Amino acid sequence: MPEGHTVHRLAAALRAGFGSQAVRTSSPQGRFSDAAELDGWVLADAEAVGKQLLIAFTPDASVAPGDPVTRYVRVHLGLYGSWTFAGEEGFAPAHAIGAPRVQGPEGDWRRLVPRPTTRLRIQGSQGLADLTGPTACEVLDGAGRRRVLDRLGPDPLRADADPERFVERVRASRTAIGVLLMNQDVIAGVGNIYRAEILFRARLDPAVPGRDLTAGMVRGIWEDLVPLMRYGARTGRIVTTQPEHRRLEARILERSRGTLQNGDGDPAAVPREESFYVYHRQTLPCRLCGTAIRSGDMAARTVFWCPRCQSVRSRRARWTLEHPAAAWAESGEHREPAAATSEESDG
DNA sequence: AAAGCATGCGGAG
DNA sequence: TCCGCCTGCTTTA
Repeated sequence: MPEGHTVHRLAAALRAGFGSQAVRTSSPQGRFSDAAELDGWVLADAEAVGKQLLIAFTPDASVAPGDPVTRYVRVHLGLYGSWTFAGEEGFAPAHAIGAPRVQGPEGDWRRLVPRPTTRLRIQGSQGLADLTGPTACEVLDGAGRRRVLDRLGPDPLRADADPERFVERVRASRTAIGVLLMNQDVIAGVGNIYRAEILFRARLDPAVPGRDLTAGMVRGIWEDLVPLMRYGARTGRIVTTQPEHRRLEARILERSRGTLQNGDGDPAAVPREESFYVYHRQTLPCRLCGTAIRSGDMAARTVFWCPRCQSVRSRRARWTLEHPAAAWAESGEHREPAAATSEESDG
């Protein structure tokens, strides 16, 4: 259940675990028979564009990635897809990326057993990565990769992103900003959590038409997303709350279930219960004003918002003040939790 | 055991 | 706008 930050994190994990190595590729499940085509090829690169993952393979190490013979495996995790890594000590910076993983009784992550549902397995010299449940897993050539890239809006996590494309698309549209943020043509990588949270942080009603926003407001959304998603990509967790808006006692909350988040072994990590302003907090009191958070359908997904903080009147009053992201970015919250390298689940 | 649910999206209507 | 699909964990019966 990844948003863009998870896919970027995953690309980094694949580069770290297999980069420049000849790897074995297979499809234990059998539903990705094209895997055989790349068996023994070199995993030359892995990149994320929004929620799309592109893994570049070359026939051997003498071929530079980008050469016409390069082939790309496009993976889209959809709602359920996930990658699980296993291997030697220190092999990959992540054990599982995607859907949440469960911790075993010994406290360690469940041993990776070959699951019959594994669509794609990549086996390197020090470990392997198993992909299950993706909505897309296919081999593309360079033109196919290009088509994927051209279809997507700018990605806040990519250095080559042009935020003005996002600004222009939003301001030219009478579609609600809450819908636009979920449209990957408009901005790539934002999913349901970031949508809800970024709109709260902007104090924006999800229903406000894009064209009603000033360029500065839309740019502000982008500029808030960049550090937020970078934090997510680095730690594997989405945290959007500023420290002063969390309940202190939450830091010592007992974990109720075996499902762990990235950094759950780190006492300094923000617990999930305190990570969001509005996402999945319907009927709970707003962290700022106490009004009950509301939920509703928008763009075929559930959107969450505070009817008071995110009213149009509130927006006008607040936006002229310092943007909330500024203080947050300065606060040191972006430091990587100490334990974030050892356990994962998703972001 | 069955149903429900999830950070997604494409295609049919 | 709705349906279907991919999977696995959680909740309900």
